Amino acid sequence: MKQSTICPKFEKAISLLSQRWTALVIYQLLTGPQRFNEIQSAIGISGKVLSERLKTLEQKGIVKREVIPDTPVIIEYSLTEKGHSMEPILKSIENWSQEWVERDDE
Amino acid sequence: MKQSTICPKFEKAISLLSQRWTALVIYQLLTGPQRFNEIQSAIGISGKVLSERLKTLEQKGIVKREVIPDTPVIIEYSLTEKGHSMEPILKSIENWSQEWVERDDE
DNA sequence: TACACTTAGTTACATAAAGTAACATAATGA
DNA sequence: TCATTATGTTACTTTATGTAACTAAGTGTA
Repeated sequence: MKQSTICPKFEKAISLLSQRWTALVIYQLLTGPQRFNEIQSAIGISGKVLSERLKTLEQKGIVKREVIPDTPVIIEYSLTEKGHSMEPILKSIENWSQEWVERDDE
Repeated sequence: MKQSTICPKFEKAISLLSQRWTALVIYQLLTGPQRFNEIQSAIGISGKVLSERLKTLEQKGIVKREVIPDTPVIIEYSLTEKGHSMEPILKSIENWSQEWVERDDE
């Protein structure tokens, strides 16, 4: 199993978005900068995985982590320009889901 | 970890697309109906997982499995209307990847 | 006829990813 | 002092995925 005829950039994008939680984290950050716990309780992800995802997304230039020295320190996550540029992807999924997903699709 | 303020239809769409290989299988079928082995070698997925994904997608009404009695029998997979309706999602990922993914994004 | 090959999978086993819960650390507030 | 909050991390369990071998039915070849 190795042959792939598919564009490597597309494959990278797909493998990023096929990672559980990644799309939801980005979707959540589209609503504005927020803190670790806010993201966690908004989407119901475990701290462990959220921490992993944020690191990956930061490292890929999609998310920015900012330390605000506001005693106690606030750590704020937000989307970079690259992150914001994914909005159309999330919107197209949202549109599709409204049109095609049933309440009882298992 | 339970609270989610996110639309359940959207969450279902996301959880489908966040499953490894699912988006790639649909993308591949956008190029036309094809057989098990064709999909397998086009995207480099294992037979086991492809078989699982096709069952899930069939059950969700996204993929159609057709037995063509052409001695030996041909089993052809294609997208339903619901499946085709996901094209804009895949295209938006494709567009984004062309604009934003670097050759060396790890 | 016997043997190898192809298609569409399935099974058994190994490895990797995710979930859960408890813990760490620093700061604050009562 | 003691409890609480924020941001994680660690250890352990469960689930998902990968790999390779195997099946069954039909076909082609010697």
